[in-house]
Amino acid sequence: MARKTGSSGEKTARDLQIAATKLFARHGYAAVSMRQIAAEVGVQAGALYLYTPDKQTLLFDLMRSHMQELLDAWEVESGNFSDDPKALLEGFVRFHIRFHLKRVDAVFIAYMELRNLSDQNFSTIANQRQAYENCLSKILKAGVGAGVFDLVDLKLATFSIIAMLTGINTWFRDRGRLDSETVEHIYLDMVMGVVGCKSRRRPD
Amino acid sequence: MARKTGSSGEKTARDLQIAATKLFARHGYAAVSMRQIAAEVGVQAGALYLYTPDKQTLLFDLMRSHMQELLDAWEVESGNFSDDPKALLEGFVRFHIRFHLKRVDAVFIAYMELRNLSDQNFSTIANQRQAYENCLSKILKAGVGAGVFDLVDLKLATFSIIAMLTGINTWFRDRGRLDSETVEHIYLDMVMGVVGCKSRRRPD
DNA sequence: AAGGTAACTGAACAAGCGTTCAATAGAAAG
DNA sequence: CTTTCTATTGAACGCTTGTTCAGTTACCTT
Repeated sequence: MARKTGSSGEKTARDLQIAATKLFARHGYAAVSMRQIAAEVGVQAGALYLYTPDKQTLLFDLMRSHMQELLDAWEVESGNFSDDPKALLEGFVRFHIRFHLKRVDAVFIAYMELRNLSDQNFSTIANQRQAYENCLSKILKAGVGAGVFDLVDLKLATFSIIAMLTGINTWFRDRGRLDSETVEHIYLDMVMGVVGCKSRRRPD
Repeated sequence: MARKTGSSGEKTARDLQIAATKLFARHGYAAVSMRQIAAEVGVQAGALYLYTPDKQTLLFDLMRSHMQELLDAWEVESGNFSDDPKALLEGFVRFHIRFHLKRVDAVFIAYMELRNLSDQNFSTIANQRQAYENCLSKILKAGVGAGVFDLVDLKLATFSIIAMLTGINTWFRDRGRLDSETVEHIYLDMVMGVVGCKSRRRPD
């Protein structure tokens, strides 16, 4: 049969992305077959090629749109803060944790499947990642300039902070020992330590 | 032909580990075939089964022996330090960086291929990883007890430090901007920040 | 009701997969 | 030189892979 009765017309394209994200995250790009993805969508394998030219492009589109959403979301969020570096850094840390905990699967893929991208696709994603790192670097640089942060090396601090924040995704579980608000609070404190922020512990 | 002329008798077993480590790290476990590994060793695919019962066990043995070497190496190294928490933490940080930069491929596999392990194999590796995390947690706990570290949450600090240190492996290159001694120095400073060490900046 | 169109199936393709094993080659032992 | 033994080959096994496509189904438009 074709086109499930009535309902929405643009469902399957999005369904494919959702199914692929789930399966790639769970088992890895190379370990998942187009037939498995098709089964998850509820369709035969051939039908997938109406929505993606091939498996590689499917992975690439997943990663690229995830990174783009991340960049766009920070673009919006960063407007909410004054240009006080400390407030900006707090905003970034909280944003990063919240955004990444909301999309565990896509984040996982974006970090683990880089080696399965073709050279050209890889460099696109690498550029997006660098753009995101630059968002943080800019904040840190401003803080150092204002004398409120104390950093030996800007680049390494950027890497460190992003690595420790993204690491949350590997252990955090909903309804675990800590809720995400508490996690934000604790990590904010540690990040302030990394950047050698003078007034580290907040007044409350 | 069989048994290449003279030379060493126990070569191929180790060669297999080396070849598999290299290829798994480069392309991922699922994306590498036994025939590719065999070609890297310089042998036909069937011959590999003289040295491993199957592909899954090959991966597992790689990961388990890597983790065991890590644990053993710290067991030895940690003897070199007094029980001053600050000295111990410095020792741990320097050890971690040095050890991990010497085995980029094995480290990469140990972090990326967990999902390709059978349930039982996974729990073995997970235990080893936890044992390593405990080494750091013990140091931090002692430091908090001695009043020299200031931490909101012990477990999260452990995760943070390990994540930021292991992150070095993703960007460090020999003959890059910084040599590994400098990297150790900078990360030590940032780690001292994370643990809220009172006398953060060292005298030199 | 008829015709058009977009969505989807199901079979097929060549290639590659992990793994097994009878046959063989080459060194060691007698 | 012959036998023994071990390491290795190379072909074969059944199965799965990504991808294509002629054919079919179900809806929309007229």
